[in-house]
Amino acid sequence: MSMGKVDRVRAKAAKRARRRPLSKQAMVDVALRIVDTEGTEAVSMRRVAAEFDTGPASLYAHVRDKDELLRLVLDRVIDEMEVPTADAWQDVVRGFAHNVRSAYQRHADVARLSFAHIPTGEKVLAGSERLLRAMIEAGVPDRVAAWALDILSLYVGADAFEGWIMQQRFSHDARGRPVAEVDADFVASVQHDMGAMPADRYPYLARALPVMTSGTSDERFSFGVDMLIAGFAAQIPEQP
Amino acid sequence: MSMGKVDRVRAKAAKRARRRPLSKQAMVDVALRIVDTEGTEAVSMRRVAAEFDTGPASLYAHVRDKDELLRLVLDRVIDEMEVPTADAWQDVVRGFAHNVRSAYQRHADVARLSFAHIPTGEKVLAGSERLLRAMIEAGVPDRVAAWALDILSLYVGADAFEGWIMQQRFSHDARGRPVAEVDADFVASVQHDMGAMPADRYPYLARALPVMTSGTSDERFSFGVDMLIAGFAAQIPEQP
DNA sequence: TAGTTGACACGAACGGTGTTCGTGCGTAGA
DNA sequence: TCTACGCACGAACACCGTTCGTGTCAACTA
Repeated sequence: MSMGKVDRVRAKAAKRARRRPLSKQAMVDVALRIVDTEGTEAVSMRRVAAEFDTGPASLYAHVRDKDELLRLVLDRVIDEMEVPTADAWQDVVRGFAHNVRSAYQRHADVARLSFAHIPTGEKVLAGSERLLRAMIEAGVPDRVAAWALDILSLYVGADAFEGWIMQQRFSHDARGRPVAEVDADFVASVQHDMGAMPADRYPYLARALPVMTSGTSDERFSFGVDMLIAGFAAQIPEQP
Repeated sequence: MSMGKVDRVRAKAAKRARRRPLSKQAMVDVALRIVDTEGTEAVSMRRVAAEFDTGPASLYAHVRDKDELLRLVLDRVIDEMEVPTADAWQDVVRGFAHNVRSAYQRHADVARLSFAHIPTGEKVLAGSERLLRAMIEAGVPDRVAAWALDILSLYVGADAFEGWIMQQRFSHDARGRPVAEVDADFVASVQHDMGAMPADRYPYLARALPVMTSGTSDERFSFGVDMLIAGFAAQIPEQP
C-alpha cells in the first residue's frame, strides 16, 4: 500500500497544481471567510494554511505577521463602504458613520481590529475627503473637522464591536424565545450583577436601566451620531 | 542527591506554608500587576499560577475562566474612579468621563476589556447615579440621559484603548528623540501608507492630516466629550 | 475519638497557538 | 548549462487554556 518515492513526488506535484496558489489576495479571501463565519478569534495561521493544503510556515513568505494578515482583512472590509453623496453636511456625516458601520456589521467582529489603525483604502479616503469638504465648506473650523473625523471613526468602530458582542450574547441566550422576554431577562441579569442595585440608593439608575436598552441598536447609534453632529454644528462661528 | 519520599513531602509542605494562599483577591492582585507592567495580553493562567508556585489547574477552583479573571481585573480598575462632585451637569459629565479615563490610563490597555461589559462596582454605580441625576434634574429627558451614559462609557473606553496603542507605538519609535520630529515622522508614515495621498485628489484630507494629530490626546478627548455635551444640551426641551 | 465528607490543590495531558529554522524545489536570468 | 533567488514547507520550539483524576487536609458528624 505504501507509495514509492516517485509516486509521492508525483502526488505532491498534482496536489500543488490542483489548488490555487498562495498570495496575499487569496490569503485575505480565506481569512475573511473565516471571520465571517466564526469571527476574528477563529482565524489562525494554521487554519488559513490548511485551506491551501499546506503548513503555516508557507504564509510567512507573503505576510510578516498574523497582525499584518488581519490588518489586510480590515482594509478589505473597510473598502466596502459606500461614499456618502448627500448635500447637507449633516447628512454627509450621518452617511459616513452609517456606511462604515454597515461595512463592519457585515463581517462579524472585524471592528475589533479598527482601533488605532488608520485605513488607507480608496473608498475610505474618498469618504473622508467628502466628509471634510462638506464640514469645512459649511464653516466648521479645520481643527474641528479633522478631529470630528477622528472621533467618528472611533465611535463607529466601538459601536460596531460592542454591537457584535451583544448580538452574540443575545443569540446565545435566545433560542426562539420572544424578544421582550429575552430583553427582560437581560435587564434582570444586569440588576442581579449590580447586587440587586438598591433602588433607594440608586433611584435614577434604577429608573434608567430599562430605558438604556430601549430602542434598537440602530436608533441608539444614530442618536450618538446626532449628538456629535449637534456638537460640531455649535462650533461653526457666526457669520459677520 | 535524590530526596526520599518523606523529604519531598516535607519540602512541599514548607513551600506551601511559605507562599500566600490562593484566592480570587490575590489572583486579581497578581493579574493586575502583570497588566500594569506588560499589558493584558501578557496575562496567562500559567503566568499567574507561577506567582503562587503552582500549576494553572489550581486557579480553576476560584475562577471559571480566564475571561472571568480579566473581568475581575477590570472591575477592580474601574472601581478606582473618583465620583464626580461638581454642581453644573456639564461638569459632572466631564468629571465622569475624565475620571473613568484616568482609571483606565493607570493600567495599560485594560480598557480593551471594557467593551460590552457592564461594570457593577460601588464607585461606578455612584458615579453613574450622580451623572443621571445631574442630567435629569437639568431637564434632559430620561431616554437621553440613559443613552448618554451608554455612549460616554463606550467613548471613554475606546479612547483609552486607542490612546494606549498609540502611546506604545510612539514610545517604541521615539528613543529620546525630539517630540516634533517623531510627530513629523508619524504624519509622513501615514502619508506614505496612503499611497503618497495625492494632494490634488484629496486636498482637504491633505490639509487635515497634520491638524488631526495637533494638540495633546487629552485635548482631543475633552473636545469629544464637549461635542457630546453640546448634543445632550440641545435635547433639553424649552421651559414654557 | 474515629470516620466521613467536601473544598481546595495540582501533575499530567490534550489539543491547540504564532513563529523560526533549515532545507529543498523550480524557474528566471547570466 | 549553470547559478541565484524567491517561494514552499516539514519539523520543531515555546507557549497557550482547559480538563481529568487523584491527592491532601480541615471541619463536621456519630
